[in-house]
Amino acid sequence: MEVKENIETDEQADVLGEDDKDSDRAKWYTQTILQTELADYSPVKGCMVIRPYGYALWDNIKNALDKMIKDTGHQNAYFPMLIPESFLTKEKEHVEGFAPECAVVTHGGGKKLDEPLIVRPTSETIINYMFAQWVQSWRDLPLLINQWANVVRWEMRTRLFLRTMEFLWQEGHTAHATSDEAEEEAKKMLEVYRTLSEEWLALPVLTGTKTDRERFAGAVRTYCIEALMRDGKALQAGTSHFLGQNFAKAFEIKFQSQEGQLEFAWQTSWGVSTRLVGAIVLGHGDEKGLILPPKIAPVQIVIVPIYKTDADKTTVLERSNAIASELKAAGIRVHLDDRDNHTPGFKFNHWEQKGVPVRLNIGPKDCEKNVVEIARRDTGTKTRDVSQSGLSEYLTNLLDEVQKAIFERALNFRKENTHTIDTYDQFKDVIENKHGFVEAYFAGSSEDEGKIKEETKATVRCIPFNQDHPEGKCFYTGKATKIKAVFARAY
RNA sequence: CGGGACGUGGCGCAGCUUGGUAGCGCGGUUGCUUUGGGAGCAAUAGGUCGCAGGUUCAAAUCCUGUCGUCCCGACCA
Repeated sequence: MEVKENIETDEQADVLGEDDKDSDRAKWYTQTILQTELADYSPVKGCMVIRPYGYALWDNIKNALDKMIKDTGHQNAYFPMLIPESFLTKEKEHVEGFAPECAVVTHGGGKKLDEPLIVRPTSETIINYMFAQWVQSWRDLPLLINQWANVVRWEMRTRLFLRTMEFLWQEGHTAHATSDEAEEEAKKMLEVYRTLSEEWLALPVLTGTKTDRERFAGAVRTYCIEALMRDGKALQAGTSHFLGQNFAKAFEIKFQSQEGQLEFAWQTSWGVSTRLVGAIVLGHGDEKGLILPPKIAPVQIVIVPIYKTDADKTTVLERSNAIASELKAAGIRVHLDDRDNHTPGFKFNHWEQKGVPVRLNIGPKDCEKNVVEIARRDTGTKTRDVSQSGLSEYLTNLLDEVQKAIFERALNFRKENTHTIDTYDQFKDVIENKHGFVEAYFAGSSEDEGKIKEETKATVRCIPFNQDHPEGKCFYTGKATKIKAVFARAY
């Protein structure tokens, strides 16, 4: 990896700089991911290889979320990747939404299959087919299932992590006795996603409802979390769907209620994917590379030893190892970079690009004084002469502080880049020149949304919850409404 | 799938216009000197120029096709 040269190539001092072109930002994104070894291109078009550093990041996200999913009463299970083609066609909207992007297996064992199998683009159909067999009585409900899986969607245009043909995700699927309970479930899981995003990924998100145009194919309502990236574009970071009885009717998930009636179950589904890794890259990164939130960073602390003589080397490495062990014992993910083929300066830059939240420099002078130097990735500040005693407590606190600081930074960024407008002219001006979120009274139809998208490339990201506005005038139609929507150009 | 750019040692690129048998920087290896912000010197290894056809005495270079990547558009987690 030739870091120096590439950093100099990517001279975007500010990722959101007014002079930056979209293509420069796109390049920054791709280059950063390749250089920091989060991922690599695969021999198959549109697919990617998630490298160990990227997978470690995903693993940490996954573990945090998995615990939350289990804590809210769900169980993990696994359903097959191959689904009979006929299953997909059972729900009308669903098939219309997904059929065009399905990979289809037509041959197996050297023979043409009687019925083609589709590679799951999502698992509603096969899971609900099974649910129908498992649900008989109200006592079988709620049925709360999650699966960690890969899915395939034949995308036209792909981008590392943000949109690949195959991606990893979790998909929750639940069945309930009542509409209210399913609604509550869908909203509860959206809250889980919000917690994951804000508390773990340090990315503030808007929560709200999708418009019909953006709704999941087959859902009654789609809720979402929407994040703002540092280039001013929005990213849908997760969705939670209230499916009503659409799939229950298609797959005959019926149960006998306490009153003895045969009723269709009410359902939800919800998912987040490896796209979250892309969200972290674009949501926190700067001109130096990644900035990873401590809670999910594969390496939280990197130790860079500094020495000249062999004697110094021995002393410094001994201290470094001792500190590394102490930090590890305190539950900190620490890495000692004891490579002797690189200078300290190289290592500083290397780990900064990789987004390690905190670096610890230790040299002969520090060893004499029993101190270390500590450098923060997010602010770039260095603190000298931090005592080696009580270091694990100091660093645990510092990591918490960094976690909060980068969340605050992202939150401030979002505030600064959320604009309120009243007219379509203002709308166009903000979308074109300022980027970010646009908040406005909106009472338009799906067709109006389509026209706005055509003219400005901006879409309704969500109708935020907590609408509490006096009546205003829709910026597009002029109609009176109390609803404000949030628009942006999105990934 | 349309428009544009690109594909040459591991990485970044030059060479192509005007065909003549491949070069630079970084990285790798070895040795010595270095090491508190991307080290220096020396030696050394590494490429049938994306792939397939064609033109030619001769193709990285010209022609056709194809595959892939990136950017821009239509579709989407």
